[in-house]
Amino acid sequence: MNSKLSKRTKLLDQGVYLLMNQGYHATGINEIVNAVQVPKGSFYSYFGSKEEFAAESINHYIEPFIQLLTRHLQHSQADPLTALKNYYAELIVAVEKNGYKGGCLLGNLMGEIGDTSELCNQALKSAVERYKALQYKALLQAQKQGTVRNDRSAEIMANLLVNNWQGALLRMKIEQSVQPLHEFCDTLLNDYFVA
Amino acid sequence: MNSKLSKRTKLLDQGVYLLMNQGYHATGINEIVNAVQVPKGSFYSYFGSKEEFAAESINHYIEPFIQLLTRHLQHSQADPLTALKNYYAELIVAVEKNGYKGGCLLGNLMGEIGDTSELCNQALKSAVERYKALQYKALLQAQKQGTVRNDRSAEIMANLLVNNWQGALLRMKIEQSVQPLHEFCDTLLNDYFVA
DNA sequence: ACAAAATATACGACCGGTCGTTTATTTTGT
DNA sequence: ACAAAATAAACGACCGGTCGTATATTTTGT
Repeated sequence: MNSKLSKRTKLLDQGVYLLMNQGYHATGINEIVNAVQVPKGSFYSYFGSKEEFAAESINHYIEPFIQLLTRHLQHSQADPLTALKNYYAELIVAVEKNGYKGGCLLGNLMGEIGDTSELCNQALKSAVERYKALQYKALLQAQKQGTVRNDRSAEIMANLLVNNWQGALLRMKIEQSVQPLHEFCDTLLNDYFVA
Repeated sequence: MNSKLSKRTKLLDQGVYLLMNQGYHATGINEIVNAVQVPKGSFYSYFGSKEEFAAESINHYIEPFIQLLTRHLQHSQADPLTALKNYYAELIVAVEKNGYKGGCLLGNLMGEIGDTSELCNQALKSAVERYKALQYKALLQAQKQGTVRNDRSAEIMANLLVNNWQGALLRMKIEQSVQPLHEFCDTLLNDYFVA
């Protein structure tokens, strides 16, 4: 039966949702297991601790984003820069539907426990690195195509993308507006990066 | 006697320190009052609640930064752009001494409780706005002097500064390195902004 | 001026509740 | 019947916040 594995996945899904919207310390195991109708005792058969669970949630969270971005980059007939624009446009629409809630699990947990939980620190570093590497490759490819400027390294621009997006999400969160996210696109993807 | 007021200030000092390094939900009232040798009961004569205390801590936190930046902008004989560079260079040195710990209280609390605590949301918005306005004015002035490019609005560049700095601090936190902060200076202040 | 009464402040034990985790029991599969 | 997995109950610790009391200060009466 897949109910065991699916319960594990449900826990992670709910964990991602709650951890993103409430943070690590404000989210209790009870809240998670109650939401997905799993006995509290079972939680500790799936995960060794709350900290391990959070680290796994981080990986569980980033996967869909990596796949979505990969899809945009591969299955699109557009150049990589346009693919990046489309990807971020899709993200903004999604976040807008969500009522500007939560932001990014990676950013939130980086700020809250990024330097206090070794396990989560590792998971965060790995997730950010994978996510960044994907955008780095896209920028590098776009540079070769001539759609992105060549006089700045793709590495630096990838960092700009990642860091600015995180900052823009924080601004969105307190201002309850997607305006910072649109400005992010206009300033970087539609201006600074263009060849 | 100023012992009453100084105790209040000590509580806020300690609050800033603990809230920045551990976050809101991981920091208890007991931890704060024990650290500054103030009875727990007294805490609630100074502050109405933990939430109010955090909101006051936010204002208490940002003030020195605003004053330091103002000093750099006013008492410096350098142009505003150079003043900004000097200011951020000083910040980086300070953060390096601290062992990359904590990051920025504003950024951390924006991520953790920026959309769940109304009181803190207000305090965060106000603090960020004041801080941003200062840099906006500096950029505007630098534009008039011709040291900063005129074909991009100072508003957008100020947002870039604020947002990118927050993102860079998150990266610093998980990578335990000031490299993202230096890259921030090189990319924006020493490149994108220059006329 | 001074003792007594009234008021304000300081304080820590304590509240109900929740935390993350462990353990003992029940249920399940064979 | 029995080992293994699932689960409910219980654990001590700690949470934010309160409240009765002890101490200090001020006001009053003479």
